[in-house]
Amino acid sequence: METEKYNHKEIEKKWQDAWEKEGAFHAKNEYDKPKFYALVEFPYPSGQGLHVGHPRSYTALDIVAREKRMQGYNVLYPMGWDAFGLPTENYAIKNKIHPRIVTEKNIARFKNQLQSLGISFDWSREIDTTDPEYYKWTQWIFLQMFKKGLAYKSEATVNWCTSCRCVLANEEVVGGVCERCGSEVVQKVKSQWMLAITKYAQRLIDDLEKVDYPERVKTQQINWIGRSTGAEVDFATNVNENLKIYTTRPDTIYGVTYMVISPEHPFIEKHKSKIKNIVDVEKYKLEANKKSDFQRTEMNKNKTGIKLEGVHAINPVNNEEVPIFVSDYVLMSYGTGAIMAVPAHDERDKEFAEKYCLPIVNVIDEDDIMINSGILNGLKSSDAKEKMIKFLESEGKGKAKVNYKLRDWVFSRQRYWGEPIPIVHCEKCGYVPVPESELPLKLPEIEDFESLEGGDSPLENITPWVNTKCPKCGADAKRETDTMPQWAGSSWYFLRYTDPKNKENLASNEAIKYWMPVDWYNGGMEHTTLHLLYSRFWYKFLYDIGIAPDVEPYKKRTSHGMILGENNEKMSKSRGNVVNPDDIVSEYGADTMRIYEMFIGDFEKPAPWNTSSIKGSRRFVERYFGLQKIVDDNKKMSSKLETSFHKTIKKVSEDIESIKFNTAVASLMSLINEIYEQGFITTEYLGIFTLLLSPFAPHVTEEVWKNCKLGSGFASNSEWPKYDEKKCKDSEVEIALQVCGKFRGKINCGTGLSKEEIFELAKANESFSKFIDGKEIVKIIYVPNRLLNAVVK
RNA sequence: GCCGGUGUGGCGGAAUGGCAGACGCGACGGACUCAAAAUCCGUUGUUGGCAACAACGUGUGGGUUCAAGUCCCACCACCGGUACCA
Repeated sequence: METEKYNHKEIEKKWQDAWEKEGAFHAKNEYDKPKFYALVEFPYPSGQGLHVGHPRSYTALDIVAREKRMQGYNVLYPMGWDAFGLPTENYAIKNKIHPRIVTEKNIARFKNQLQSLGISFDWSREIDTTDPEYYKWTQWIFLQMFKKGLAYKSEATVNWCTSCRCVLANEEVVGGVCERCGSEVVQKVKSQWMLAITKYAQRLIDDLEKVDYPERVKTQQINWIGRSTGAEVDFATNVNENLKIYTTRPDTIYGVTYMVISPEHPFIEKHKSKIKNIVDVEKYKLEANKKSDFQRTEMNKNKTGIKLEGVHAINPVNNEEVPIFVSDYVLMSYGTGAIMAVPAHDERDKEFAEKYCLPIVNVIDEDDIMINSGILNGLKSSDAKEKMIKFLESEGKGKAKVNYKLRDWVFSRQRYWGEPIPIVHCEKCGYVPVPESELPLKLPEIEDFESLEGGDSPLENITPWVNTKCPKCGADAKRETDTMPQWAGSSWYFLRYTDPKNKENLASNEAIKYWMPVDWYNGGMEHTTLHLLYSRFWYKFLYDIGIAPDVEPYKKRTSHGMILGENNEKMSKSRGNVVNPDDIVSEYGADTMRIYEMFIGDFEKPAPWNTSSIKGSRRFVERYFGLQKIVDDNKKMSSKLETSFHKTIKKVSEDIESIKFNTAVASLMSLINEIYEQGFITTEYLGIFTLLLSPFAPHVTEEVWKNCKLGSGFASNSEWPKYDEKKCKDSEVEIALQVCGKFRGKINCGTGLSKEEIFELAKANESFSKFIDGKEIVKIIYVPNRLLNAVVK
């Protein structure tokens, strides 16, 4: 009987309680020890409870944290709650319960579920973004940004979710619909708080060189920031105002045959008396405004526009007259809202020119050489770009310019369940920060959480809270009623873990200096342009004001793949393929669940769930538990098995470091197979196996550790096994024999034999020799300890 | 369209240019059992053959190499990101 049933419910609970009682996983404030800060994205405690996807990430970094702890590091592996947010608020509105109550309930459930998995979180450092003692510091950081001019209020066209009745950041609009609820997003002009993330655009690109992120994450961020280089050029007009355009291709300026301005461009309003067809133009403007972003993209192939009659521009390099069009294919929000159109070398301009029968002038030939281009003729287009910028600069008609697609971050939400923005609006003094001594500015207790009909925050109706005095001049004033977006609290939470109870500061200098940066941060790809970008931005700001010790918060970032349903589709209620982790833990145990999720496939790639495969992981755990029955210290372990042990220690250690948890588990499975082949194990080696398995299956290993008296204290806090490089080498090797690259048999022999010696042995092997007999040997290739290949004619 | 990624048995997946399919699931055969489950032993890429063995085989088509899943060129399919960003 090789497997051994064990009562996972009893064993797992027992050790979870024991660890918690002893504070086995508490990070120590001993700042002279080597530290390791492992971090996973803290969850939003939704009403659905934990998803099987959560433990994939948490277990992976738990393994890392546990291994580092066993290697002697002072490890910080914390957990908390990103608890502000819409679903809770919507649930609260629907069921007339305060969102705080809902949040508390959800947190309790999540915490329970996480604890049942045996993750070695330091629960003494638990944080909650909705706790006033926490959001005090979110508000404080906002005020520092306000003081540095990075938080500002602005009348802006914003994305408006028709269902959430709330503005969205660009990053929250996915394919023209709301990221959260999937409803239509329209454009609306509203006065909003903004954060000037664009001021950090270049640094957010440049500093990616300093961090160890997956390449795909770096590229995705770089693409999102969207840097482009070109020039701004002034085109004179017949109405006495220059039209400033942005182009990445100043080399093609001789090919300009018309210009386009966006429907929102102020030029129209300013010169409407000169525009002969102003009635039609305004009609076009109106139609363009009505379109949502979604509609604009849908119709993106079919360009529309209208010519401004009576006005024209002058090409600054050849003084030709250029007609001006209005079209919604030019966006007011990028560049200058106006372009020079070069239909010969731009797809969109070409499409428009063809539709409106505008001339197309070629200025670059097939060999990439400039033609019809005055001073640029004969140059390569890349050189022409440089030359034209210099020329325009010397003439005072333009200058080099860098642009970014990244927009400033819309930071206002018209909802209740978020951090109140700590600003007072005074008629006389304008926007005045709430004094830091009055933080946290708490959410008032209210009963109706629904946003107002016009889209204003429900806080608007709480007159006693809204009406206040100006902190500066004492006059009657009103509080800001917008709250912060969900991304606020998560933009700095990793700092709070370093010193979560601090009342004077967001965390002490010593704690921040010791623990930061996060050594290993794992999270989802979906946060690449949201949380990951936002938090890098905040950290850079905190560096600028002397709080963060360096410019990047996360040294190493990895991304887990999603766990899909059995049908290979994303798990969702509507698809009916959701697996509840509670059921798995209850039936198979946390250790099995953990091993299964690590073994399921490449950690970074998506993997479909398969309930019948879990049995294999459970069998493995039982086979491990059964080792207790075959302990025999009167026998000696074979040297082959000893070698396998050393190899496995090496492999598991390296695989954890390189995120290959699946092959780490596979190598432990192979090792246990070898142990059963031998038929017994010594106490010493059972100890080694137990320690190697401990990060993956912490409960059952703790139980065996104690049952077999493998060592003192917890296995979880014992020393990680070391391997001997010399003992990783087999004494006998198997060498593959090939003739002309085709496999023709194999031989076993000792290591370190020469090519000639191996060849002699090979010739004695019939299945090999029959392919070389009577043939001329051209070449012998020998790869030491692996393969011998005879090339014959 | 552009930018990433991925294509390997019935399935999840392994393979520093060096024996393709480790490890696991499933399936099949056997042992144990009155029987079943569990467990243990064996087989399991395809084709041909009683067999030893042979041929074929990592999305497709070429190429480099003694040797290609792995490197190069061209293409196809799927997934993710992004999209009138001038």
